[in-house]
Amino acid sequence: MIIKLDMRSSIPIYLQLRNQIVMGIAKGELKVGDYLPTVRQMAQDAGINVMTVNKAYSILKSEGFIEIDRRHGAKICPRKDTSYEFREKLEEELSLIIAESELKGINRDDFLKMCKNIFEKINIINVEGCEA
Amino acid sequence: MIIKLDMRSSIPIYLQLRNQIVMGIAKGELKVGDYLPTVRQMAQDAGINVMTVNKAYSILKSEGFIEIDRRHGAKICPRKDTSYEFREKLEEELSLIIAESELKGINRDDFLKMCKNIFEKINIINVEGCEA
DNA sequence: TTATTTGTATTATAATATATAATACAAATA
DNA sequence: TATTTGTATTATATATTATAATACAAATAA
Repeated sequence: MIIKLDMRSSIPIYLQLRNQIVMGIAKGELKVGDYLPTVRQMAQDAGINVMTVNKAYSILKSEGFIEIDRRHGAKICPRKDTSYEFREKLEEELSLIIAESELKGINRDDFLKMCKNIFEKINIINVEGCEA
Repeated sequence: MIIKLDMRSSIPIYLQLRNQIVMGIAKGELKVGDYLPTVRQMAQDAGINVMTVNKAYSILKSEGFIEIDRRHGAKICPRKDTSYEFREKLEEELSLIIAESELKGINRDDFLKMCKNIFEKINIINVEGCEA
């Protein structure tokens, strides 16, 4: 998997890395059960520090996207989250993005079409949750 | 307009303030042509520093949500943005949020329904763009 | 056993971001 | 002229981000 980092972005490197891995899982480029490169390998490939990679992996673990096993490393293992808290947080994020879009001249139908396009583009394979 | 700030949030205060003002405009609580409280007033009301408010207002200005006029203060004046850059940035943000939702078990139909609900909730009045 | 590889913890350092405070300034205006 | 506006400046403090060099426990392969 190819990781693209923008060193001049205002988004921290560890977050860019985290985001790209999440996208990779959703797209099916990273499959359930696959292993991420070791923190040292990823750090070398991406030209960043080991602890920056570790921070990204730790977040992914705490968010339930991967499981970390000593010796074998980080395994793709996305867990569903049906909690009210998750839906609430999502709704808040979505509300802001919708407000911004609306004010910039993207109406309801445009926005929904955009979402549908993204679903088509992303959702090549329906990702199964991890039960390990 | 009531501003709620969470001092323990990981989201910077100036960003929370910026976000709430954007939401306020989209909801119609802040109408085109209205004036925001002065930076000093807002700082006092919210219990934060003047320069923190100034940072939020400056960002809103650079993003085209308000216009700032000496003496009269900050006027609500949302400008449309039909540029490719805006749509591209929006699509990137949306892609991430959709990827996360998908992995957490929220499918296409759930997501679209959620969006529609938010549009209904927010869009009491269709906000006219500012041409001043 | 020994050596190696894994993620992680620790310590140090540096740069940048965030937030506050006090003061001052130019522009507009009453 | 005095006041109010956003803003610039300077200083200070804390938090975040990123790097670097080590070291460690756990697992595993030799």
